[in-house]
Parts: sequence; structure tokens; C-alpha cells
Amino acid sequence: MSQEHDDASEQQKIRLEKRERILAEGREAYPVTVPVTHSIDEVRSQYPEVPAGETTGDEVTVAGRVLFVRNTGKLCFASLRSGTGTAVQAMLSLDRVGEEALAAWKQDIDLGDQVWVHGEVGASRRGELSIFVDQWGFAAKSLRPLPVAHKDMNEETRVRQRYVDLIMRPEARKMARDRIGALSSLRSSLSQRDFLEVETPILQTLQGGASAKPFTTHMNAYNMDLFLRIAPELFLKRCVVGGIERVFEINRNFRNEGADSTHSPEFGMLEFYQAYADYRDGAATTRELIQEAAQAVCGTLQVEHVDGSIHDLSGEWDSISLYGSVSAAVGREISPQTPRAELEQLCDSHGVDVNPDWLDGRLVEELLESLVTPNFTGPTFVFDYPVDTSPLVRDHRETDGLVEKWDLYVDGFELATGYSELVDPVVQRERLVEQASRAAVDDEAMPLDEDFLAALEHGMPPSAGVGMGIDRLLMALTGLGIRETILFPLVKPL
RNA sequence: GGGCCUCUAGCUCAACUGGCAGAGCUGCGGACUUUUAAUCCGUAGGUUGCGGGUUCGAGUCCCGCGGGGCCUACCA
Repeated sequence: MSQEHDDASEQQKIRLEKRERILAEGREAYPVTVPVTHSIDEVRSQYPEVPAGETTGDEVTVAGRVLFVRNTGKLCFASLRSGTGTAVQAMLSLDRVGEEALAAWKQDIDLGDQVWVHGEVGASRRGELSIFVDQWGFAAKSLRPLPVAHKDMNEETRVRQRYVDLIMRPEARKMARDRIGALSSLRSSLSQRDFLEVETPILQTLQGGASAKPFTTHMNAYNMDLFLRIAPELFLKRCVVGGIERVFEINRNFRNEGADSTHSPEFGMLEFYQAYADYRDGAATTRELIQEAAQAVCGTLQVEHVDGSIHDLSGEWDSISLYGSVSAAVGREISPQTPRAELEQLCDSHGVDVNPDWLDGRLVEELLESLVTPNFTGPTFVFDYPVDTSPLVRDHRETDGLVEKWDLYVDGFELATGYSELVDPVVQRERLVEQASRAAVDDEAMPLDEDFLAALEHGMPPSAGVGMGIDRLLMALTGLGIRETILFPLVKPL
């Protein structure tokens, strides 16, 4: 007997013994193929209404996981479910399946087993679509008990054993499908607008495109450290320089920072760049992408969250300016030229803690987060940010000290951000040199990427750029936490 | 990083101020040819997250470690 066998719970040992016995009797617990003729969904759709107590004369073989059993003396019921969540009832009666197969069923079947059954399609006396079984076998014997179906598993178990979660909870299966539904909608929406999808490096020699702490790794062949990318921005801009004037990428970014209900160390990201467009065009496209994704996933723009609340994503969205909205909230006109002492005094009087290292613009953003964003009633674009927090964005065409950048807030978190991209290579160099000088003290600042600057020096057309968190899009569509939107989020080993 | 809470049977949860670790479902044995969380009879199942300590006695109190949650901090 193996160590594993010794450590198994009582219920696991019983299942292991059943497996041994099945194999010893020359039957198969894990056959290489199963004689399936129909999926459970096909049976359901081909026989939508069989009158109670009647049979059809048609025979099928279906396979599924046993999720409900009810045995009586000479008649056994089981609910078999397919991976799509569709179920059909199997009925094993003494007169159809015979004494031996009925006894074996009662002896060997546990909740969670995957089986195939052959028999006539009909309906039970209660009118439930059923297979009247005359032959059955295992597709795969399950060796572990499932959780009870009537109580929620705790969140940790759901995350650590997503396979069990997927078996037990329709919502978990729906999330897996919704996620890929949203991705597929984004790809098709962008493709319809003539955007080309590309793939750019995840292993990078320089961190760039955002300010965040990177994960580092080591490449043995070149004996050099590499970074997992924190953003694809600098590579996608190289694409625009090269003439891919509408380009996007959907891929994973990695940031070595805190994890909470809105942050995951690896997260899905869409970035798209559109030449001959500005940040307002990018905002409009972003709204359309999200609305089309909501329509594709939820079937409506009045999106219902898991808590039952309805969130209207339709129509135009609110659009405010950072300085305008903060000025209104504090009751005093502030601008990028407002002296720091005054900003600090405003933060102080509104209960916003100030870190002395923060730049002036950061103080205004803090005021926004604490005074303005909590009052948003729907998706809201916040326009025009201070230059000192945004080194890759073009200066505002009208107001000194601002850049053409927006953030999109949905449900209180940042869902997307967009720029009129900085394309003047000389200004970009100045900004990046300034950043690089801070890299010595700030491990999130970007080092100088000479190759990126060389690309810009070849001439990049005026462009809009947008980044949107995929996980956060799913959060906005469902109301779930980020770890529920990710099939297998990182968990610490036990 | 800081604070608070939490970890008990396969699952979901109990156990008053320290005093025999329990229930429901699941499982196992039995009855039942129309069940839907069936019903009825019987029954098994525990290193109370891990390691120390206090005590006649620890699930409960103390210390350390680990997992998880919330708040906070950090986060373009």
C-alpha cells in the first residue's frame, strides 16, 4: 500500500478500494475511449419535450459527471452533467440493465465519477428527460469526494482548487467563458476598426512603459538579468513607427507589488495605439470597446453584478477634468501653477495625508481620489493630468503644465488610461533622462531606453494610446474581485 | 510594512467563564421501481493549521511560525 494510500481519508480509501476492485474484475475505470454518440447538450436540444412517462425508441450513448444519485431497491437515478453545465438524468432499472449491472452501479458509483450510459431516450413519470439505461461504464473513476453541493465553499478553497470550483459552481464556469468572451469581443471590435494584433516581448532587457517594480529573472546563456515586462508600451510604439498605424496587443503584464482585490501580480492588459488620432479619439474607442464587450458577455449594457446591482454602461459617459473637478470639490480654483504650500494646506484641510516625496501633481491626484472619484455614479473619464507624473504623454495643446491624458474610472477603480502620445524625440529624451536620473533613488522610475528613443527619432505619427486592464474589465462586467476573474490566480503554497 | 480577525471530520459549521470534541450533509451497512438536498433503520469518521509553553486538565490562555480574510500603507 502506497504512502498516499495510507494518508488518504476514509472516503478516499473507500474510493481507491473501489478502483482496485473494478480493475481486478477486468472492468475499466479509466478507458482510453468511451462509445459516446451524443453530447448531453445534443440530447437536450434534440428532445426538448418528451411527454412524462413516455420513451422515444431512440438509443444514445452519453457521458458525463455524476452529480446527483438516488438509489432505490430496483431503480437508480443519477444526474449526469457535461462540461457546459447541461445535465440529463440516467435511470437504471432492474428490468432494463439487469441484476449484475444494477448491483455494480450501486456498489461502485460515487458522486463525482464520470460515466457513460447507453439506452433509450425518454422521460420519467415526473417528466424529466432521461436515458433509460441498458448498459453503462466508467469514463473516469473519481478518487476524491466533492464538497457538499448545498453550502458555498470558502473562497480560499475555490481559488486553490479551481477544478473543484468549476465542477461545483455554475458561476465559476460562467466566469471562464465570460473572460474569453470579453477577449474575443475586444479582438473582433479592434479588428473591425482595422487594428492589427501583435505580440511583443515579455522578457525584456529594460523595464519601461510604466512605473512599477518589475519581476526580475536571469538568462543563463547570456549571463544577464532580464525583466518581465510591466507594460508593452515602448514596443507597440516601435510598431507605430514602423508603419503599423493601428496596433494592439492583449497579453500579460507583471508587477512586483501588492496584491489586493483590484491588483494581481500578473494581469491581462490590452494596449492599443492609433496613428492620426488623439486622446479623445482613444476615449471614444475605449467606450465602444467596453460597450461591445458588455453586449457580448452580458447581452445588455445594463450590466448586473453578482450583488444584484445594475450598472448602466450605455450612451456617452461622464467626462470631467482633473483640475476642474478638484477645484470644484475644494471650492477654490487650482491649477498646475498653484503653489505647493497651498496644495499641502488643501490636502491637510481635507484629511489627505501627504508624503513629502510626492510631486505637486500627485497631491492633486490624491485630492481627486479622496474627494471626487467616490461620487462617480457611472463610468467617468477624468481628463488632463499634470506633466510630472506622466513622462510618455504629450503636453496639453492649451494648458501649460498639463498633458493629454485621461483615466477611466468604473465602479471606483481605474479601468483604462489613454494618452495623446508624446512623439517629439527630443522632448521624450529630456523626460526620460529626467526619469533615469531618479532611477537611482526610485526603483520604479524608467531607465533610459536608447533604442526606443532611436525609434522615435525615425518619426512617429501623432497617435492615441490606450491601456485597459482585462481583469478589471471582467470586474466591471460582473462585480467580482480580481481573483475571481482569474482562473488560477497566484496563491501561496500551503 | 502595520493593525484586527480567522484556521475544528470529506464539505459547511457548533463547543458558556479552561473540564469527556459535536451536528447536518457526505461516507459505510440495510429497506424501497419514479427520486430531485428523497424517506426510514443502523453505523463509521478527529494530530482542533504547525511547534513550543502555562495548567491536575488546553480547541479554548501565552509565545513563535505558516495559510487565509478585512482595514491600512504602497501602487501611472
